[in-house]
Amino acid sequence: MSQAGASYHHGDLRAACLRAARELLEEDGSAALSLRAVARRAGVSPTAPYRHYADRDALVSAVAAQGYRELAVYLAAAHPAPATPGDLADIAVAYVRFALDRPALFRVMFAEQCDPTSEERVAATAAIWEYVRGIVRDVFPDADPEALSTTVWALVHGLAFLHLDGKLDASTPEVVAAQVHTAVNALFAVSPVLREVTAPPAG
Amino acid sequence: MSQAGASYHHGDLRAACLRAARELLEEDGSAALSLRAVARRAGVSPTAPYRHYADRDALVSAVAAQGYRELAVYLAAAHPAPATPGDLADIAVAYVRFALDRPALFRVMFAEQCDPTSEERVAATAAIWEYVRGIVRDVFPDADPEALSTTVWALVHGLAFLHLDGKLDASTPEVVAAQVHTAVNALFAVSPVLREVTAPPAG
DNA sequence: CCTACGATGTGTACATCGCTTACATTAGGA
DNA sequence: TCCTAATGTAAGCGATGTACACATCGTAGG
Repeated sequence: MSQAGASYHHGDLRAACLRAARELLEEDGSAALSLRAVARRAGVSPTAPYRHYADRDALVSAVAAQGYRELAVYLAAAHPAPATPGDLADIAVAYVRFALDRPALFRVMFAEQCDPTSEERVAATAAIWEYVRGIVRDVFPDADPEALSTTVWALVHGLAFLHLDGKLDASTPEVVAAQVHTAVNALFAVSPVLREVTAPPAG
Repeated sequence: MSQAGASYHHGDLRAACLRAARELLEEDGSAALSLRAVARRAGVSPTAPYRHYADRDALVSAVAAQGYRELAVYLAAAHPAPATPGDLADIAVAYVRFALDRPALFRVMFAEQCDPTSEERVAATAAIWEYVRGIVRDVFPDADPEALSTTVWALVHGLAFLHLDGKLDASTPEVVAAQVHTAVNALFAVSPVLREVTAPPAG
């Protein structure tokens, strides 16, 4: 593409760095995202990216922000207008699938220790938060949206991470989907049991 | 301590490395855990730790395993014999508090990408898993222990991570505790609402 | 036309890192 | 007492993040 011209200047190195970073993450997710590797991939000198990103953190934050946006459309694609708990469960499955399909990207988004005040990041995560809250409000109009949104997001996020870390069985997508469904359904099913529990003295 | 002797051999460098690593994590959690820094802290040459840890991963895994064990006693201390959902919520709060008190250690335990087949790690996480399942079985004798354990652990784990990443308000311990309580209670409170939901066609 | 300038990429350099290989020191059993 | 294995040291390789000076290029003003 930009190889034919092969001019001194790249044209759009900023975007090229992002693309290169994503490619590297997908090719070898276990390797740390290195600024030099990104530069190599973009066919540019090791320090060129510094013209567009203040430091490695800035690049990582940009990648993460892009990941958030992709996650949003991914979830929206899973169900355009969720209205029932079952729809919500489908979206939960999509969330976990997203994490397992792009483990490296997901780790960059949530596990990487980086500037939490990055404007792009804050905006992107706020968007996800709003999205979740909107769904919860639609599905459970009578519940406290704040509390339930937090609960749902945390549950799904925790499932994603435990799967990612191999703490749960993630052998096949079907197994994972079933597990997520079960967990989310369990969230909606324990309450009746509660009535039976009369705090039996343990010990 | 071992400075007075100052002999060529350290005595117990293995343990000293672990201790040094923990100190470094607590002093500057944002910095990556470096093997050389650990060696410096232990007052030893940069390559000495390699006699006791095959590579950086092994050190990290050892630190993580120690963290798992500490988490277990921390949770047990929060409530020795949990029997009610309220007790379980207290333990959930303790879990999140543990994460926020030792953010760097918690990240090493769960966010760091390292050998998931480390024997020590596997054993330690299995122990936590058993612990959670035991509590769930005691508190909800009639529920499916597998599913509900997964749900509870994922919920609490997700809460911890979202707090750690600044995605939720973690300004004061009280706020966090209240939020965790609310979320966990929400887990037990949505079911009645469910009966009202009859899948209204969203449009 | 051409020239100076700002934006962008290059080259060099330095400190740090993980890790390997070869060597030094010491403790403890034969 | 001496030998051996365990343990720590020294030196070095390749890679990384980042700072600095320099090269190149599109472009606006003369």
